[in-house]
Amino acid sequence: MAHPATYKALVESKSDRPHPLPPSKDMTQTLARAEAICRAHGVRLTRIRRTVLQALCSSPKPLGAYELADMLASNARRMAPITVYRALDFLIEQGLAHRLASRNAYISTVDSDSGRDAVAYLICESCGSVSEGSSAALTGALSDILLRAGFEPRSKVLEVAGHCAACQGHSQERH
Amino acid sequence: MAHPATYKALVESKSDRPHPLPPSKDMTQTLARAEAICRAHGVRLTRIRRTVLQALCSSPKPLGAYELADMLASNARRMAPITVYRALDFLIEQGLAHRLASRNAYISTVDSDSGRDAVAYLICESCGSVSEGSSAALTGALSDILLRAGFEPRSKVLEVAGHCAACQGHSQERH
DNA sequence: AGGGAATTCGATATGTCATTGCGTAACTCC
DNA sequence: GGAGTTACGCAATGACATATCGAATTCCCT
Repeated sequence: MAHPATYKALVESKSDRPHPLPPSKDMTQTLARAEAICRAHGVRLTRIRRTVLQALCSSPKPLGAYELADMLASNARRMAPITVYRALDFLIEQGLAHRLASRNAYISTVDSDSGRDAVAYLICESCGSVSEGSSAALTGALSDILLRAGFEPRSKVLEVAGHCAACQGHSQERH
Repeated sequence: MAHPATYKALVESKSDRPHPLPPSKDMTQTLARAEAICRAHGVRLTRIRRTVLQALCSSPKPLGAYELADMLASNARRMAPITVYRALDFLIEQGLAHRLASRNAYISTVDSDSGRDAVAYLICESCGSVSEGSSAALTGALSDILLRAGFEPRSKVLEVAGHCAACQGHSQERH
């Protein structure tokens, strides 16, 4: 009984062959939130989708689709790329994940706030970590530019690559 | 003698097999500027690089690397991808071209000003055109975020996809 | 001019990311 | 419990990018 009853319901489904990546402490909370969001949207957080989301949440750095497929593979059984992409598309549509266009990689956004502000993703090239930054000023400046150009935005990509505070000074970390 | 003598010197080199895409009016100016920039940087704008840049300048929309290879192909003779990518890398390093990460496509930036401001690229999903937008406010807001995060930026990706002023109302253009 | 170093380019292969098409299984709703 | 919708499996292919290695070109210096 490591987890409350609700957890079991969340993580296991009828046709479950067990998957790797046993969730950590607050993973439970995160998944619960994701589940709630999906329920609110009237869509289903299936086993595959949940597993992919869990992998994204567990990773300290963005993951590629094939990387996800590898991570979630269990004994000679690996997801087809299309399966991963479908799960990712779903998660992105529900606002649970985000695609980093400059990296072809994906991160969880379950735990990010961001409201309706434009969000800039800060990608550290040393440690691989990604943090988010936003401000009313940024949102305002951007929408001002769009307004002046008469441009109707659909999706925004704001990504900055560089070195995070913790990695300052390191010329370049090998990975 | 459709062009001044300087033009010949720019566009033709010793070992020139002629390439397609005869330059338009102000293309001459643009190429001259690119040439000047390269000279100032102490690097060479070779035939291949010039041809690729010319193609980018001539196109009203961003071009992919393979698209460029196709465009510049002459009778059953096509650039290898690596050749195009090398030219693109060069142009980008010299600030003559820009990669749109969200599109895997490339545009010329010879004719753009931008100074040292952060530049947002506005990509129209109807007509494919790309315009640039920048402001002191945007630059300030962004660097403010970076400063607060203690993040040392190396490259910035600011891209907005949507519909440009001319294409408002069109639900979706087929292409 | 001539020779050596550096840069640029050609050719082939391969790696990485993403999608298409089509058929089957599962779930939902009445 | 049957029809319609949604999700998944499978194989192939398309789209984008890089590795490697050797040949050709250009630069620079004497």
